[in-house]
Formats: sequence, structure tokens, C-alpha cells
Amino acid sequence: MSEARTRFAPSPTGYMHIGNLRTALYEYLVAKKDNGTFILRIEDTDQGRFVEGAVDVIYNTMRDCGLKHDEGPDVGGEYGPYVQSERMGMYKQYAEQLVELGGAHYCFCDEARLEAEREEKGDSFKYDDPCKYLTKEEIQAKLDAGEPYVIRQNIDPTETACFDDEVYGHIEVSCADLDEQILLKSDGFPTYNFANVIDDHLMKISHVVRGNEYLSSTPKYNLIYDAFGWQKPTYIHLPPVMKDEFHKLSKRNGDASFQDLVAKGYLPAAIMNYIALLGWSPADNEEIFTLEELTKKFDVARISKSPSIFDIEKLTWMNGVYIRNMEPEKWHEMALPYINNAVKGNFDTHLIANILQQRMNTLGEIEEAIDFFDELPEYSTDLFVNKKMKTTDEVALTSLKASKEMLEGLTEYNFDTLHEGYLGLAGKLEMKNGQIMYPVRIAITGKERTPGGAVEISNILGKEETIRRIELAIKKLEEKLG
RNA sequence: GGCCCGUUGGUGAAACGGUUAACACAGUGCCCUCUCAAGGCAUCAUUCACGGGUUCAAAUCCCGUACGGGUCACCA
Repeated sequence: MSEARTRFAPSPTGYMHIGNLRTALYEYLVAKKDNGTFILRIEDTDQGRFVEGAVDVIYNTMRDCGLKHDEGPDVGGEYGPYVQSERMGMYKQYAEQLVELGGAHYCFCDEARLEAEREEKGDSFKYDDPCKYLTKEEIQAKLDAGEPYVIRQNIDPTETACFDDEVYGHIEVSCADLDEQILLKSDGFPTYNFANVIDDHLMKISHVVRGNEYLSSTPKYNLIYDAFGWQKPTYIHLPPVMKDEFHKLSKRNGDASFQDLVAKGYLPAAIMNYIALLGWSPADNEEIFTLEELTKKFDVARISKSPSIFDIEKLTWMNGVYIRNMEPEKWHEMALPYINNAVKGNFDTHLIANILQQRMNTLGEIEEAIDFFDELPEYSTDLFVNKKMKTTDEVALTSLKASKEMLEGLTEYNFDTLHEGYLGLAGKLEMKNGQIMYPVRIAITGKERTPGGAVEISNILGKEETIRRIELAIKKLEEKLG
């Protein structure tokens, strides 16, 4: 048996849905698990939806996610072209061949009339095409007369169609419930379903991995494979990714796409890790893994059948795990643009990155967290009063004055001397650490909550600025206390 | 409406006839602590949509019901 070949076949719409991306991931995993081939095929035949630059979005997303395809429009391969619009000429002959083989027939019915009939009969409409019963001569005559036609699938209503899905198991339907759908349109181009079957066959796709909305049309696909005498692929249908109990995740509803998440400061690796867990679970309890580890762990048998709801909270947590696990240098590099955006002053960005790494869940949280460095925000002296820290205005004033003095006396100004200095003060004044540190931190940041404490932030701000801000706070408190 | 699929806590989920129904996120409480995080500990489903059945034994098998989703285009 040859290796697995899977394909990801997105339409270039300009963004990547999370659900689509998960499908791509699973397709990649199914192939790679087996040392197989992962193929990218662009399905761009929906002219109405054509968007400039959309194909690049697909390439970029896949590259960012580490989903490297082995064959595709940009990398080539022996089963091209990999862009559907470049394949349009090749389907007609297959449709005609299918007619020869008895799997389809010419249909000359008027589209408008059919539409009206459909309208009239409503939901229960099932078309019994009179053209099926045309004789060979009648058909030839119409063809010769240049009558417009479509090619429609033949389905014997007395048969039963079944297949075994790797996820959903045995599926069986009566052919009487299946529509004889159009395979080749009157313009000579294929319908999506037909093109799919032909492309998958020609590209030797061994495992068709796709959303479960295709579950009910799969028997029809199989009938086509059978009529051609082609080998049917293994089917792996996936449960949908939902936004809530009732709705699928979709861009139409304004739900987050991959690009949106990245823009909010989520890491591609974390996104991939998270979505791998939507509809699949590992045999052990590990939840954090690289694509490579995932490839080893992945097992189609553990894909679930029921829909799963996309939970941004868990993704956020997981993204934080990725940030915390990062090499400090790497994190600095990644956070730098955000830091530079929020802080223009001449501060040590490595130190800033350090205090952020243990606290940020997304890159998007950075700017707000460090907005006090450039300029001390307006703040109320009420902040100095904190019950848990056992601080009052008076306590704050005392410790700030002492801190100022201590700072001015420092010859070496770094984390260690600051730490020692502030703690020494607490000892000397017989105050709790918090009674010194808390007021100082408020004074130098003007914020109730900050990444990092008094020592860390004093160190980053530098001696002069720290003292200046403390003096300001002293003045404020003295004014207040009279 | 016909057909197909699904249903374990707020969320992702494990369990594949016998467990006190894992684990993770979120929540709650405590600890640690110079704030916030991070980290540590604890807590959070007498119950697996509901009703029958099979079995010594059912979340797990069978049948119904309810609810939800999908699909029935010369769209992809």
C-alpha cells in the first residue's frame, strides 16, 4: 500500500477561518503520520468571490502555521495544475466518459421550468428527469441541433449506497433519497462536486478529510467513483467547530479568523496547538505540544463526532503558556515592537520584556501594561491607602521620604542594591515590606496594578526618574495632609 | 418536510459492559507574595438529554422520544 496523500482545498476568500485551518491541520497530520504527501489545491472557480491577494493569505497562513505542503501551485508536483481554474478544460471529457459508462446522462431540460417546479413542490422536490428516458437517437438529434444541455448523474433508486467513514462509521442511505445532480453545467464547466471527485482521483488523494457537511453527499461521490471503476478514497469527516451551541464559527458572523487572532497577539503555534484539541484528544493527558509532537500523537481513531465550541479563554491561557515557555531572547524579540510602541523613552527593553514574560497571555496586552513608563499617569492619592498592605497616607508619606533618602544615597543602582535598600528600610523603620514597597510602586507608576513590583520598576525607570516621581508623590501627600 | 449526523459539568474532553465519571480551561477558597500575574493546594457532574429494554452489572449495547446541527443549487 502506498503512502497517504491528503489535500487541503480552500477557496481564496481573503482570510482563513479557524474551522478551515483545523481541517488543514488534520489533513496535514493524516498525511504526515504516514510519511505521506500533503497537497494544496486552490479552488478558485467561484468568480463572484474572487479577492485580490487572497491566495497569498493562504500561503502565508500555512507557512506561519508550519503546514508545509509538498505539492501545490507554488511548489509544483506531478499532478498539477493545482489551481482549479487552470483545470477547467479537463472535466468535460470525464463527464462524457461517464455518460458512456452509464453513470450519467445528457439533460436538455429548461432551467427556468425546473426552477418553477422546484418552487412549487417546495422541500420535497425530487426531480425525475425525463431526459433519462430519451433514446440514443433523440439525444444525438438534440446534440446535433445544438440544444444546450447539462450532464446529470444517474442514480438507480432501487439501490442502497453505503460507505464507512473513519470517524462516523458505517453510513447507509437509500439511493431513492439521492438527487441526480448536475455534474457538468451548460457552460461546459463542472459543478463543485464533480470537479472534486475528478481532481481527487487524478491527484491520487487517498484520504479525503473534510467537514461533516459533506457526509450526506459522500454516497453520491462514491457512485461516481464506482461508475468510473476508480478506487474510492478513505473518508474522514470532521465535526464542526462552533462559535456557540447553535452556530458554526464563520467569518460571515464576524468571528475571529486566524489573521484576527494573530493581530490580537496570539501565537500561531499556540493557535495550532489549541485547535488540534477541538474535536480530537490525545491518549495521554498532555495538552501542550509542537506540530512535530502532534504528528506523532495524532490518531484518527480519537477524532470526536460531536461539534466543539471554540473557547477563546482556553486559547488565551495556552498562549500564555507558550509565552512563558519561550526563550527570553526570543520573547524579547517578539515583544519588542509592542514595547517600542508603548514606550518611547530610553529604558532597557530587556528588563521590560522580562517583567512581562510571566504575566502576559497575549502580545496585545503589552501596551496597556507598560503605559506608565514614558509618563506618570494622573492618579489619586487614594491609591496609597490599602488595607491589605496596611498602608495609610501617613505610612506612605513616611516610607516615601525614607525611600527618597535611601535612593539618593545609593552609589550602585541595580536590582540587587534596590532590593536590599528597600528591604533594609522596612527593617530599620520596623515596617512591613509592603508598607515600603507598595507606596513606592504607586508613586512611580500611578497605577494600582503593574507588571513587576517596586524594585523591578525602580530599576527600569532609573535613579533620577524614580526619585523625581517619589518627590512628586511626597508633595501630593503633604498637600493632602496639610 | 425527507434523509444523514450528533447529545458526558459553563467550555474542551477521558472512559470503549464492572472506576469514588480522568485531565485541562474557566469559577470559587486558601497559601506564597512589594501590586498584578505566575506558582502551590483544595473545591467544583450521586450523574452521563429523556423514557423504555438487554444484562448479575449500562455513560458505555438495543429501541423510541426530545433537542441541536448538516444536507436536499447549472455555489464552492
